[in-house]
Amino acid sequence: MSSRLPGHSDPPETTLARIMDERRAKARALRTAGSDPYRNDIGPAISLAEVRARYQATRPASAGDPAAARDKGEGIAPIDGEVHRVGGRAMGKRGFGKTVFVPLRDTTGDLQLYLNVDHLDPGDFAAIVPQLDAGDLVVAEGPAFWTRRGELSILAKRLWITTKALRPLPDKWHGMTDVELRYRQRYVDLAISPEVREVFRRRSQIVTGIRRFLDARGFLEVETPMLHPIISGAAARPFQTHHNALDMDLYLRIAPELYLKRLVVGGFERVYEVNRNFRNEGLSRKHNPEFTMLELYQAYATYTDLMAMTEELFGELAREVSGGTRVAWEGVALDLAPPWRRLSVRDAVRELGGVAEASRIFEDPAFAAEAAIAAGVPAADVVGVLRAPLGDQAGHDAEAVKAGFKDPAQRPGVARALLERYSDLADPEARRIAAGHLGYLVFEATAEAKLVQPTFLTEFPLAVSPLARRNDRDGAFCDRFELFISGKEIANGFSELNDPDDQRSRFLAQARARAAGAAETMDFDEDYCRALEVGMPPTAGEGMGVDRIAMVLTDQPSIRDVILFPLMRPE
RNA sequence: GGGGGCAUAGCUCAAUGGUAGAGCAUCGGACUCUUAAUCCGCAGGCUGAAGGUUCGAGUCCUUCUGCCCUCACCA
Repeated sequence: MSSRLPGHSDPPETTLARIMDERRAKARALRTAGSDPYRNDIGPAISLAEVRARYQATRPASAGDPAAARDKGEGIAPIDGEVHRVGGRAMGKRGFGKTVFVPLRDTTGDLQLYLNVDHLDPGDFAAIVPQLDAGDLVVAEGPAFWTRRGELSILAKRLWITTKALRPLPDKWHGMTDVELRYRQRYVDLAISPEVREVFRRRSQIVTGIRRFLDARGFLEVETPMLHPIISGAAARPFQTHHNALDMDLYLRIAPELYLKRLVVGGFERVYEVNRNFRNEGLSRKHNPEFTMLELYQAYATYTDLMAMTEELFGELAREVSGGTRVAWEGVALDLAPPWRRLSVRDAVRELGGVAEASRIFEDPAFAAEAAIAAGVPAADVVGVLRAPLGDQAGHDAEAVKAGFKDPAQRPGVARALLERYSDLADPEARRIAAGHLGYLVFEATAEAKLVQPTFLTEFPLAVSPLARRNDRDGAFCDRFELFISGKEIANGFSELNDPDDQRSRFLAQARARAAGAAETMDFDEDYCRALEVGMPPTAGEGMGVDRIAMVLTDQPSIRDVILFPLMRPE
């Protein structure tokens, strides 16, 4: 506490401490003059943008031509008799002795104050103006006029400092360029950078637009638990926490999915939730440990219905937020106008991954294992997939086969040997499911980053989709899509699995995969199976990464640029 | 976790191994239409932290801390 008292917050010899001491002295001077430097008895009566809008049409023809204005000998002429009380942050202070200009900024925009000894209340001019610094929050009252240079200004009659700022603003020309400081001190970043405010204003528009879009289609917004007793709804590592009174370990949710589908069982046939998910994983330009996800579920719909609705939603958001469906991200032109390309995982591997025998990858696990290694998938992952059906009966021999995979000539033999060892893969369906899983790894390694224009990836292998409905024609695949834009996964949707017994077997497969060493798997959710036994209507569901949508629609390179306070290590 | 880069005044940046500087901001002065105002002047530093090499380190070496990029991880 004592270290936060005036004069003790920083070593007194630094420039910053001196500036802060000077500003504290100015606050004291204001108090001495009877003006509270942290007053709350006055505020603006009109926004800066409203003032600007009101007088836009009155701009004189001579404005902007100071020489002409001087020749005519014009004095200061208020545009009309109306007095406006405006307020905002003083972004600077340009003094000319008996005249001072103060550019103000509020939520809506900028407007300049003109403080002049002949017009401002003499007491205010003597007591307030000398104590005013850039960064202070200010209210002023007076009529509007046009300066000779054509700048709309408030000819201040009265002036108040409503909040005395103790810290100086960053360099007025360069601003705050250190990204670390921008993230850590977002309040400063926002205060001085209109373009940063604009990004977050547009992010807010996106969230509002999503709600309006879904509300208009009969969806009900709900809130489901963030504290989960088990890991459910996605394959990801969770944050762990503990409830003291119940002495119960809990996880922060990695996805709301299974709760939302319980609501569909309960009869809410169209529900959605926009809220945070938490995943205890690495950070990158595309990943923040807490991120905002939209999840929606619609009964009596299929994944193809949701693809169409997603196109429609994006079109609406792009028009509202980006001014159209043609946007640029990192200098690359993106065309968001529907319809978007539909591409199966298999065809993506063939066309974008350059794998001629893509079909065989999804049939033959030995061939798929070879292709995965050739594509650069770690041997441990390949072994993990082949071993997954066996659970903890399997040996942990990834290292042993790694060497064998290094030599391309030995790969087919090593792959076959693995298959023989894991004899459960003799079952034809198990073989296809393993091949599908490996094929998906090949997709990720070779094709994913090349999906720049909006593309719906379809026909996902069952093994990587534990909650999706099995395809009616080919049980090794499921009725699922993912939306990719700029190489980023933006959305993931599927026709939901509502066969309780099939769901049980999928959960068991997850448990076996975990026993075999997989790090990110779902827990068996017995209550969810019970819900499915009560009966969930045929339903399609989808999750969308709101942060990533914001990145695309505001042309921001990092997820941290669309999250107000991204996770940082302590200073 | 691996690799690469960055860290100097409040802010933005300089400084071959040889006395740490500039612009802006601050402070003092001049100035009644400026808008990166202008002009004059004064201040402001444990060079992220700790070790080491050297006659001498902002600079070279080691370790640590933080941030960025990249890879790994990651529906």
